[in-house]
Amino acid sequence: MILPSSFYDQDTIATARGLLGCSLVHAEGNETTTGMIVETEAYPRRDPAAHSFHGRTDANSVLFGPPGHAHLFFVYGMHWCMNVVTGTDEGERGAVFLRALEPVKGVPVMQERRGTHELRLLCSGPGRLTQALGITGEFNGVPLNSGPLRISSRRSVFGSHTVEESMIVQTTRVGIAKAREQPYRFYLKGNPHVSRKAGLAHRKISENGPEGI
DNA sequence: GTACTGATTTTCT
DNA sequence: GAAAATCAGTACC
Repeated sequence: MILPSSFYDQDTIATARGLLGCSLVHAEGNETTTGMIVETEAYPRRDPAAHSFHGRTDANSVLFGPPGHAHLFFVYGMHWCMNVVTGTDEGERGAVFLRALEPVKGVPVMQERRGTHELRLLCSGPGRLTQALGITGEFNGVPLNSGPLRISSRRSVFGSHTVEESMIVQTTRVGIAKAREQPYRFYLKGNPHVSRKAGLAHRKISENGPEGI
C-alpha cells in the first residue's frame, strides 16, 4: 500500500490532487504517528512562488533530485515545513507542499508533541503537522517509499473516481507573495482539519510600496 | 467570530 | 538587512 516512486513522477498538479486521502506515516521504534493528507499545494518548477524558481542552492537541492523524496525547510525562525518532490510534464521537478492532515494513529503522541489535546490543532497547518509527527530537518532528502517516513495510498476514503473529484476543492495558495492568483491549493471538502476555509491569506499585503520610512 | 502582533533564525531573488 | 509556503496569543466586536 506504500506509494511507489513512480507515483510522484508525474505532473505536480496531479500529484497534489492524488496525495489527498493518502496517509503520511512516521514509524520509528514503537512510536508510530499517522495522518491522512487533507490539504496540499502545488509548486511547479516554473512557478515564481516555488523555492526552486531561482535555481539550486544548499537549502533547496533536494528539489532538484529524484521524485518521491521529502524536502524539509525551516520558516519564520521556528517551523519546519514539508514538501514532496514530484515530476512535471516537461520532465523537470516540482513540489507538493503538505498543509494539513487528519490525525489517524498515535494521537496521544501527537498531543504530547504539540502540547495540546485539541484534535483540530494537532495537524491543521504545515508547521503543526511536522511537529505532531516529529518531522524535522533531519528528514530532508529521505525517500518516501522506504525508511521511517512513508506515504501510503488511499484506502476507501473515496467511493469512486467521480466522487473523488467532487470532494476536492481547488483554490488559491496561502501565505505567498508571488503568483497568488494561481489555483494550486487543494483540500477535501468539509474536512474539519483543513487549515483554512478561505483561499487568500488573511494578512494584508502592502499594495503600493513602503509608506513610513 | 475577525484582526493584529511578536517570536525567532535561516537564507540569500 | 530583509524576507520568509507560520503559529499562538491577545484585543476587540
